[in-house]
Amino acid sequence: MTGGYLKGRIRREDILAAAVTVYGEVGYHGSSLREIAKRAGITHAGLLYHFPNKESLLAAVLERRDALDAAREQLQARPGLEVLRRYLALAEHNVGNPGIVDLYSRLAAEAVAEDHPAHEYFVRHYRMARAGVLESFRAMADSGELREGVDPEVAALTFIALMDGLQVQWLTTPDEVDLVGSLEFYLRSLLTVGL
Amino acid sequence: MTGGYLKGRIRREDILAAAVTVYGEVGYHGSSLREIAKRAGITHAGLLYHFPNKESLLAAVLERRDALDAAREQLQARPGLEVLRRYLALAEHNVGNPGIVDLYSRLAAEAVAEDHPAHEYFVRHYRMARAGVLESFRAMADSGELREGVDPEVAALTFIALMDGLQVQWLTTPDEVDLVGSLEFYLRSLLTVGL
DNA sequence: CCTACCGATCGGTAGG
DNA sequence: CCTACCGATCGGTAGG
Repeated sequence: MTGGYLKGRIRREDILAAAVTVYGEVGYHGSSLREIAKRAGITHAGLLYHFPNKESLLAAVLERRDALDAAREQLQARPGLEVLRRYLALAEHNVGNPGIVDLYSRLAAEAVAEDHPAHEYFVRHYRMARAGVLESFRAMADSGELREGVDPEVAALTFIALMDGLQVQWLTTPDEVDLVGSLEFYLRSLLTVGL
Repeated sequence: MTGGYLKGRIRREDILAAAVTVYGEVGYHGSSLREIAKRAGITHAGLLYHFPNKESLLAAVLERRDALDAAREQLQARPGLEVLRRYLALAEHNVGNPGIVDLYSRLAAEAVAEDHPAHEYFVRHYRMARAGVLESFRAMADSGELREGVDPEVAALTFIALMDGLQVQWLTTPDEVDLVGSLEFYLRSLLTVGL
């Protein structure tokens, strides 16, 4: 028999995809292994064969999300305008994938609790996001692309916060929120150059 | 026997306060009537004597929050700078009451789902918040207090979104986020007048 | 407001 | 990867 490993990897992918959907719908705490397993076409005991417990499945989902984001948008570009452009591209991609936004918003709110299994992940996630954007704003300040009086530190924090806040409002009332346009508006108000 | 009604009202208050705490900690779906009841000093069946089911308790919590906010901050002031100042005061108040911020952030993320019992509440809540701030930005645009090129519509949406996004990040890493200062920074970037 | 109970569902394990 | 099971917990009701 060949392909045993391949089959295992495919099955794991099915489970992860189902978990992403369910987490987005009902959050991590609201999810059940039985529901996720059913959507992946196995029993919940079968799921536990691939992931030893509920938390390990969440960890795998978060790891995969980071890997996919990094590969697609390359948010680690050279600091500067290009990094901000890639965040806009990420927002644009998200508009076509509300499920991903759902997942992220729900988990971020849950993970505020210090004993939530994803808490440390989001602490790191926010720190890295702020640091990356901060570097870019600093570089742009040095080259005169940042409006006078704009503190790069605060600009970085508010940019990330605005993205998150817009996403929740967009999910709640999709027809009344222009996700990408609002971010562009904000960036233009900070910069001396166009996007 | 006198005071029976008073006692009932006090007991209801105890239950509502306990519910606010628990919703903030674990969200609505993650909460249990037994846990809320225990903190209020009764059994879960006793709780159901005051609130017929789980959803009615949530509805009462949301009603009370609106009533308290309206009474304290009077966010319905005459459109203009004063309204924005009261939002800053609300943010300041929230910094001293993380439990309230917890409750709001958790429920807002959960209620993105259309079948969540608080969904309609948040649709209304966002619409009203945006409309109130929009009116103020429009009034300020008429009197030259809004920077040129700033669309009042987008400014209103982004201001509310920024508040929400900052709250989640502040709850996650309290020492690394200046909630009030960041909002002031943003408002200053939109206005021609000081706060 | 409580005791006592209901059916349903949960995460996880045993054993194959 | 499944069947079968465990103890725990859930929202809600009956009956007082």
